[in-house]
Amino acid sequence: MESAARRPRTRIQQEKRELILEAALEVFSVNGFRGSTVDQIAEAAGMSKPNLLYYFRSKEDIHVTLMQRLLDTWLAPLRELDDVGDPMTELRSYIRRKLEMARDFPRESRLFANEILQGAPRVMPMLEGELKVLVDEKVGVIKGWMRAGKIARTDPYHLIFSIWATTQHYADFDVQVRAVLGPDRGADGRFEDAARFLEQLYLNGLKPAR
Amino acid sequence: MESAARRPRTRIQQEKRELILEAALEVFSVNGFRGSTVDQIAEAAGMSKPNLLYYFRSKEDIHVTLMQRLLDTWLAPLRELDDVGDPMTELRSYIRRKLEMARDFPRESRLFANEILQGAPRVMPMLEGELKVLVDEKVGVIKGWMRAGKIARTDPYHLIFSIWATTQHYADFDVQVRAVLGPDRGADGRFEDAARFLEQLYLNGLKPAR
DNA sequence: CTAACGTTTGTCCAATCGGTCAAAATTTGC
DNA sequence: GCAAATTTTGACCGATTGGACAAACGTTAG
Repeated sequence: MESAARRPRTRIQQEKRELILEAALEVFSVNGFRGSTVDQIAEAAGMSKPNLLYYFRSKEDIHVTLMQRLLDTWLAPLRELDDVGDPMTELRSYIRRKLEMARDFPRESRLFANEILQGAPRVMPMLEGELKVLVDEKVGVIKGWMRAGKIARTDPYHLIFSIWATTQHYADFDVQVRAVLGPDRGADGRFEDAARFLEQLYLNGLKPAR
Repeated sequence: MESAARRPRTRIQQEKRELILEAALEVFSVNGFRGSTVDQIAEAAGMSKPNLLYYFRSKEDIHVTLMQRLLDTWLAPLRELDDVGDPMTELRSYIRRKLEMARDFPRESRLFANEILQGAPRVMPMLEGELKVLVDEKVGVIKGWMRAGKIARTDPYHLIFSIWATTQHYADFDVQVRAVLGPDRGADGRFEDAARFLEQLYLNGLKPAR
């Protein structure tokens, strides 16, 4: 049992670790790291605390594992931003994908937001490394589009930031959005309206001058 | 001493309560409510824990007081959005003011973000009440501008959400923004670039269709 | 000066925290 | 079916948590 944490051998270990990560996502995404307790996660996973700590060495171990998995899926939409496609179509697809992620994986978005809000103590290296490299690359693509006159000239970094902000807002600030809009319009309607608005804003906002 | 918390009488109580709120803002905005300890706040305020609890009945009492004050100043820019001014000028001013608040009061922004992320357990009534009323009113103003053909027709609620998201992003996700942009450009430069980008995005994006 | 009031502190408390450990229960390989 | 390996649990640990409290200390009005 010396390596239960590093490479799950049995079927049970595989399943239970997944169960724990799912429960931890639920708890961490609401309360943050310091605000969450191992007992809460264990209860959400339907097991005792010592049993949970048999599968993960520590609370931090769970969080680190969760964050590593998260970043990959989280950056996938940006990775797909393609040089060869039509710029406006590419950007619209990117915005739509990011908005769908905010709708379908709000807990992941909130977990990430919590981590960043607290100064990114556990993912700073990934931000300065992997993330920066990816953004720099895509900024190059966008600059190419601007030079070719396909979209308006503007700051590509802040363009990406604004897309992140506007889309993730619907996951991170969901309760505020719901409070302001009222209960009339359901979740589907909210995201439809958001998609329509953002599409209009960015397509008009980035239309090349001339 | 029965009413130390409700209405400060002495000069010392006035000052010490301010000192504590300032320290609590520092601590809460980084660690969230559950992640912060009374000891941390007391130390940041330069006093002992029992002394702090002489001025505020409980940890929650501090947080509630902080949130009440926060919402007023936080909504001030939206309150200033004026019906009679030129629409584009008004919107540009609003965006600029919100961005300045993200720059000058990042701790307040993060405190608010933390609260919303955790489901707004302590400010939900204010969101559904005060905030919703204000937004509904300003949505009316914006709709008027659209009917008059002054700005493009679009969803006013999501327009406001997007302005909130894009501006507060620079406070809440500051470490991520810094990590991606690198140390080359200082804080002033970042906000200058952001202001320029957002102005372009919204002025073009909301230009009335002709 | 001094009595009354406001302020500060040291000490203490029950509850909860993350985590350990040995023993019990269960599953698995043969 | 049985022994070995894996999984689960109850009891427990020291550290930290939010908060209580009385005693000590300062301040101020008469």
